Amino acid sequence: MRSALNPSPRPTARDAIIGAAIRLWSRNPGATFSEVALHAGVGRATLHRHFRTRDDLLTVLAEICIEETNEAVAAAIDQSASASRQLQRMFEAVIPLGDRYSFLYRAEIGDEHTTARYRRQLDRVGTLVGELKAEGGVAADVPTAWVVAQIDQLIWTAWNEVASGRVAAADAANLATRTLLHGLGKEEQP
Amino acid sequence: MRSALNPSPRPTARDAIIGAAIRLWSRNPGATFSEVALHAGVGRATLHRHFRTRDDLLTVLAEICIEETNEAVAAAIDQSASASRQLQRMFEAVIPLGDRYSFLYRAEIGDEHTTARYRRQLDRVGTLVGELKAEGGVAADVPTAWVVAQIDQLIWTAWNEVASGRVAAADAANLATRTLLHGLGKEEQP
DNA sequence: GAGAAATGATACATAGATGTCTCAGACGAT
DNA sequence: ATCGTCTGAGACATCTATGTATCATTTCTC
Repeated sequence: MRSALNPSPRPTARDAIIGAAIRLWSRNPGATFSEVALHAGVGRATLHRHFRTRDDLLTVLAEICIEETNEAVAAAIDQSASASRQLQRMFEAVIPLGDRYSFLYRAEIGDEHTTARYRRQLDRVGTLVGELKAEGGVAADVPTAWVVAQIDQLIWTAWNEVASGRVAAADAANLATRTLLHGLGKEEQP
Repeated sequence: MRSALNPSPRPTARDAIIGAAIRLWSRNPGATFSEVALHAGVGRATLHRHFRTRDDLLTVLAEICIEETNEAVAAAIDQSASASRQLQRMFEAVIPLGDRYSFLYRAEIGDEHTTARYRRQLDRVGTLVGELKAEGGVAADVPTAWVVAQIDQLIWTAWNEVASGRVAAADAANLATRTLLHGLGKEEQP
């Protein structure tokens, strides 16, 4: 029964679709709506009932990704810690999510609300970079935009290398932090 | 007249197509074949005469990109220079090309010959990384694959930031080298 | 068990891109 | 001027994904 307290009728189908879409599009971003339905074990009509268009589904996935990322970061970050420590923990929290959401990097999300949320996430990273600069972890003469772009790309690259087996998952966050703050040159690591 | 010495009959159409495709797909990677023809000032039929399928054109563009990149790097690199100097010059040579070929990062090239050439390019970067390690510019404990991935991404990110106006073109190569070798931390720059 | 809701299968309509083909005309070289 | 080549325009055939609608059946709730 559908009620105000339980607005989602049968979550299984919807969840199955979302799961299948993530798994499928991670491997093949061009996978068709029918394929998604097939892998979800659901008729194509049912898929359209839950997500009217392909863009709808994509947007929902992006929203989920943003929420999950926000939660992971919020849970990982300790406001009282140093900015560089927060950076490290952010990498630790976010890189494992690449497994599920990396395909969104390439996807084109039209929905304005969603892209705005994404921009806001980047803005928050910008704030962290500001703290890093204030703290001395990042040089003041480097454009903040550059640092933010690097962080974004490091997350993507890190996941990518982990996924292809070239870098151990456990090392990824450390490598990312090290790359950003100290570079890959030979020097004593703190 | 077509002869053995002058195998390309009327280069204008072909060149116009290539130019239009690069310009168009740089802004909109999903642009249609008809749009390419339109922007090239050429009938769609003519486009098909020069490049039978969409993939054909894409592959040719990728080949051109690889060749141009190779040439630019070859011209810029001085084998007798230090590896880190070569890295810097490679950045200087390649980042400006992003303007024209960045869309290929996202394109899916099916042609094996072309992807093999691309892999070979990355291998050459791997060799450079090896020299960097031997020279002490890059720490030996960092996976070479990670460094190569970083270099690849730095090129893309650098062009991206330049294109969006957030970073000055003149600074990009320096920033990239600095990011890779020394990180963005506050420390004396050599 | 009865009724409501959700589902699967299927058919249908459509839109868009792709690739092929033809034919008349423009252009270049000789 | 003429011949051969290249071109533009358009028609044509496909093909594929998408989105909609219908209906019998299943499944859940009460």
